[in-house]
Amino acid sequence: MIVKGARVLDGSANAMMKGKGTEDDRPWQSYHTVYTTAKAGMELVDKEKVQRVVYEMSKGSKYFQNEERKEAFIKQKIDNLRIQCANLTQEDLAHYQKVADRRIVELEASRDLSRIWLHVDMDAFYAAVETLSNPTLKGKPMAVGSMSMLSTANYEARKFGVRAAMPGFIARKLCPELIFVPTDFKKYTYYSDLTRKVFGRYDPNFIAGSLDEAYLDITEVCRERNVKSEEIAQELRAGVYEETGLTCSAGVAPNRLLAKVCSDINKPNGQYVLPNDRMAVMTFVSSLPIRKIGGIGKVTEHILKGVFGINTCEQMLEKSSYICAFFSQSTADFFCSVGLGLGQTDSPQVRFRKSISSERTFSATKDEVLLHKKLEELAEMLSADMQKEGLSGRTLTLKLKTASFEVRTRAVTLQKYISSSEDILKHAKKLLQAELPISVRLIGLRVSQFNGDKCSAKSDPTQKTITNFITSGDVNRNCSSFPDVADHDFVSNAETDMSIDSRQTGQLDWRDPFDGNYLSDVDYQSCTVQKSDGVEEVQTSSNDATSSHYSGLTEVLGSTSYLGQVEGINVKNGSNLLEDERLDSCCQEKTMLWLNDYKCSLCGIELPPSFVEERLEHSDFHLAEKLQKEESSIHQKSVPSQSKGQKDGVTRQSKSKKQKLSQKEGSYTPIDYFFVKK
DNA sequence: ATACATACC
DNA sequence: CACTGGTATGTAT
Repeated sequence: MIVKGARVLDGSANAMMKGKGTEDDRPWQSYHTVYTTAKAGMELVDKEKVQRVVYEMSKGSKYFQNEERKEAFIKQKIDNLRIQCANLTQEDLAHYQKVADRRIVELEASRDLSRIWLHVDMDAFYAAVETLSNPTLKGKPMAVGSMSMLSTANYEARKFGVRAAMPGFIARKLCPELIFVPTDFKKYTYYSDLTRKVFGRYDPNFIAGSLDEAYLDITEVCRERNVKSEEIAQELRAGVYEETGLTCSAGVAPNRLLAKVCSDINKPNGQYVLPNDRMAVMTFVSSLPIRKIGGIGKVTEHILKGVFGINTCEQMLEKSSYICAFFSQSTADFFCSVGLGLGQTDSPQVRFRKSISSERTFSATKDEVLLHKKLEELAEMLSADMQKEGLSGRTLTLKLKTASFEVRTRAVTLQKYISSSEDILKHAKKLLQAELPISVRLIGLRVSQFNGDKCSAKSDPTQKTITNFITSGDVNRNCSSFPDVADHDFVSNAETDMSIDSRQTGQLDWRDPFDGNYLSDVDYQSCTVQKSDGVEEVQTSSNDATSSHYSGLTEVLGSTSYLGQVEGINVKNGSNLLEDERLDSCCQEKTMLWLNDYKCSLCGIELPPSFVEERLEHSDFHLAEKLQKEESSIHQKSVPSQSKGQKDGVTRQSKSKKQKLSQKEGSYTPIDYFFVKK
């Protein structure tokens, strides 16, 4: 099942060389945008021509230059990873092979074929709705959106290569006859509600994604009525058409991740059923391109293909040793589960919105009066949206996109919760002020850390998950259940308020319940529960806060700490567990640093024994970190004003050190590990 | 906690 | 002329 070793690299190397040769002759081939990937209804499109037009229209623009910059980073990342790949010894590979095989067995054991999931996706939704209200559009190429951006295009337009997320002016070049229709969310929401009434007949707890898609657990309907899933899908689609006059496509599969893939197969106005059978699933994923999987986008596809030669889901398993060597456990778990065709099967708990934001693009300016005005308008829009939902939060994030398309975010977390436009503006101004002078083309404001968000332990579903996990000790179940729903609601309207609260949807994700997030939640909880003066301390006194509601935080942390050493969870968890004693002893005895020959006992990072220099540097890093901590704790409290300078100095040193490490080391988690910042 | 990046529609 | 907007989440510091 598992392919070992060096062959892999040879293959990719050849592919790379070939790609390079053609690049000079046909430069457009290297310019990849999200909308040049084929979508349903675009099979007959002359992709070469589309790419050329897109390239010609973009070439030289500020946007294009920024894309080139990003592409260059990714290329470098890939190159570095390939070098690291080549540096792995046979012993390293054997080790990671074992790790991978064990994970795959565990993931396989978690497979659940008992549920039947249906994913329903409206066909060219916005465009179809607009055609309903204006039938003269029927049969003509048409797109919803503006000259700067399209939301969707109908199938006639797609024949020309016109696609959602494509700028309108490029679309017009591809299809001069293209009719532009402005977006009208009220209309889409109205029709969306009609479709959801139909969905509710089959699963009252269906998960609404955006306006045009939903996940239904049809296990019960199939059983109660003794009908095949195929017939349910057929009937549901007919029902939607009856109620709305709109067509949709459906996918049926044992889990949500696969159901989503399936709904795309016979689009438009079609359906595909993948039976609840292990062999059927394995066959299905064996040839499935990884890009079809929700959560694997342009960048991840490039990396997996460029570094490991992975194109299909099956190859995720074939290259699992490399995957386990180079990615965090949660990421590796996700990739491996993709190879196994696993996905979420549970009926999701209720989740709440975590942030609310508002942003606007305008012609780039550095006029501070103008920028201030934009900021004021945003603060008012955001505040209005927040009042509508009764939200207030304590973290405010300012987002800026410079004239050169570089994105910056600046955030503050406040003592008190804010929601008024005055409060928002007051703090937003300060954030903006610090960035001036600057020429920007977009400003955005986001508020998060809501009042009553994570504070109330009872209503927090993740809390329950952790508790269940700890008490049951069931590792597999938790590790293998990935939220696979793409959640997006690019509407900010009142109509969907209910659905925001009731829908589930995690997003992509290669995250499992016990990587950093969950622990952060616990930590955070202990902080906020007892925050009274805004002085938040993470410490053992948090027991007081948690013991009241359940068995106690120490138990959670204790268990985690155990797992942290045994399983190596991830760097972040490991560093949470840092203790000076351990640090001391480990720095004194470097031989003790590497557990099992691979794992750093301090942070959990894995580094093969053959990476001698890297290991030394890694030890130095911990030493530097320790020194930095000591420095800042000495200076911070006694002389606050000086401590900042001191701390900055130390931070900078340590940062450059880490960057150096980043380029050479890189055994473990990060996709971005070799990402060299300028 | 903050910054940045990726992903989804 | 000219490349969105809203939300979630992963990774690193």
